Amino acid sequence: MGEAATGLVAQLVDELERKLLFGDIIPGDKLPAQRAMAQGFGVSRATVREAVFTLESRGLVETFHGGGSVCCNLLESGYPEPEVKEGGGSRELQQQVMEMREMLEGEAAYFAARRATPAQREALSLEYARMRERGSGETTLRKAKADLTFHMLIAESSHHLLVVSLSQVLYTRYFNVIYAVLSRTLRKTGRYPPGIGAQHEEIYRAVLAGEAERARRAAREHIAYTRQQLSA
Amino acid sequence: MGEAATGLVAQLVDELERKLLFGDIIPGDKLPAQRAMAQGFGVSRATVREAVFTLESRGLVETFHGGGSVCCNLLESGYPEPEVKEGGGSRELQQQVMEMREMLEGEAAYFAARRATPAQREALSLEYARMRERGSGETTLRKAKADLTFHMLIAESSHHLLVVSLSQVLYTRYFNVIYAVLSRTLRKTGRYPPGIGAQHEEIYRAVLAGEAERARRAAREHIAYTRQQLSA
DNA sequence: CTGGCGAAGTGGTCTGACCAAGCATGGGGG
DNA sequence: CCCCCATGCTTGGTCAGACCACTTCGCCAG
Repeated sequence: MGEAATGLVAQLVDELERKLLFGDIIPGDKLPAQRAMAQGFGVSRATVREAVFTLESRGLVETFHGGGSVCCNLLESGYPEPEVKEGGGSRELQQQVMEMREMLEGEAAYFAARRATPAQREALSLEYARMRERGSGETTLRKAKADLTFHMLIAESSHHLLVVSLSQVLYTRYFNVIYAVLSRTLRKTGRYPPGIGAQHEEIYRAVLAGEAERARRAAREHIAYTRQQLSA
Repeated sequence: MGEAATGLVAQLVDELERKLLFGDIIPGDKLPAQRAMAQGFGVSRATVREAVFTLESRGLVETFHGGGSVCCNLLESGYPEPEVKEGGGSRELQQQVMEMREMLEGEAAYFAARRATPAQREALSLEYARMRERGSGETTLRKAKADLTFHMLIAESSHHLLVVSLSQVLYTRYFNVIYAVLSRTLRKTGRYPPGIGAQHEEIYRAVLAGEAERARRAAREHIAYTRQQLSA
């Protein structure tokens, strides 16, 4: 391992991560006690704690007060109940991400309505039809992904490098935040919010009709609606 | 913050995250020293360290040994490197940057009108007065910088981490483009466009008056006007 | 067998100290 | 006059030991 990890914590993290990934410690197993690890590795407990915390923030382990740290099952996360605490960020961040989406998707729709190529219009139609077809019977995760695919298609149709760039950054880097918002809404209302379908249709129609202002308004309203569910 | 965070670290994290997202600390700013925070919050430095580390693992801050912790720009990486030479890029890029500004500064003004602190309102007044005072007799470069300073002040007053992040990226990375637009306008009309002053005043007044919708409209119109000069 | 209780073990936090790396300042050399 | 670097202050990194809060588990009384 040619690693030249700088810092004791980083070295410890590498060491433990290897053990975890290599299966010396399998999901459900408990990690050694912090005091034991400190002595074993010849470092202070504070260092061990930071290392364990790093692993926790990466989702590799879970720590219980008085109960030790346990290796996680990596596939269990992302299940229907993602337990928003780590995955979704603070309420405030969720709010800000949605505000950003509101402005961004409004502009994306605006430009898409004016500049989408025939091929892009067709792709959008296809995606919209597919989205509409399956409707329910999908996991929240798949719904969120389908939703972002739809909006990303519109962003791409804007033929606006900066809009596309920002969309990519937002949709990938903050996917878990967006997902958490949708997930939270679903858990509260019990089902897919009734307005969403109609809103998607309105955006879709406006873009295809080439009515830019209407598309912008529709897109903004769509996000505003979702955002509103959040604060309610 | 109606949070019922369990654990001192979690409380501290919430507190700091709030400050970051709300813009009390904007990208590029340094966080207080760990010792200072420990004293300020009445906790030990170990607790502060864990909290800072949490923020770091969420990508909100970056920590440097001996150099403090700084608030990150959430959108910096992942954005295209423009490689804009002195010329100011293609007409198309100029157009797109200005379109981005139109959307961004509209939202920035909107939020600034609602959330600017008294200190920020005063700073904005000062900057506006200074801007107005010198008027002519400045180089184009200084004018462009003053213009961006004015708009950056508004962005900072939005207390919106994502808006600030995007503004920073746009204003620094695409400064040459923005400069080229202004430069081109000046060369064509021979002087500072007549509408600009009044537009700045309108934005300024709307923000200070706390009229969010009006501020958004004014900011959008301002950029739209400049953009129009471009294509004419 | 059951229920409660307490000891032992674990993570959470505090304190204070020292080490290491950045940074500002000022003096010396060019 | 300017540039460079030595040095001291500031900042984060690590350490050691202590105490508190929570969980676990086994012992003992009922």
